[in-house]
Amino acid sequence: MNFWLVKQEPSKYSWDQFVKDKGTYWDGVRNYQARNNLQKMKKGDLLLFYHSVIGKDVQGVAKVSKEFYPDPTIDDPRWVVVDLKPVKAMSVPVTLDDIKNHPALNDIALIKQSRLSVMPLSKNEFKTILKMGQTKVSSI
DNA sequence: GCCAACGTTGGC
DNA sequence: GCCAACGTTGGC
Repeated sequence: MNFWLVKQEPSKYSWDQFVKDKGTYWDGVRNYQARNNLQKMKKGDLLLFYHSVIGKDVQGVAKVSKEFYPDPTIDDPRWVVVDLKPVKAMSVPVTLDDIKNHPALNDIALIKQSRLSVMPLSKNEFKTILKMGQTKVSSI
């Protein structure tokens, strides 16, 4: 299993909306590195849902429910989406400051590449953030 | 709201 | 193929 972090501005698509929708296709990625990460996602992989700009915190855990396919919102075969479903909300949102201040998360892509919107996490990074959020996920 | 960082575009 | 110009992202 692989672990990922996806970013979204809550004013565009929030975690609450995602939960209300019971899932979505993750569209709008227009960056090759982020696109490549989408293509590497396997069904069942777990993701952290991060709010950028407003809040700047990890809101919850999602999973990949369908692997990549062409982005239905654009007529351009270069771009793809995956389907995501909510797993559970964080008991406590984990803020960017929390992440920056945690020694085990010094090398996280969220800090190193602040503009990347879809990034891989190591299992350890994923578990560390879950623990900080006082949240448990049964499948890991 | 500003601006640094960074990705993309297009002229040469 | 280089690089200046430009647009976007996202932290502050």
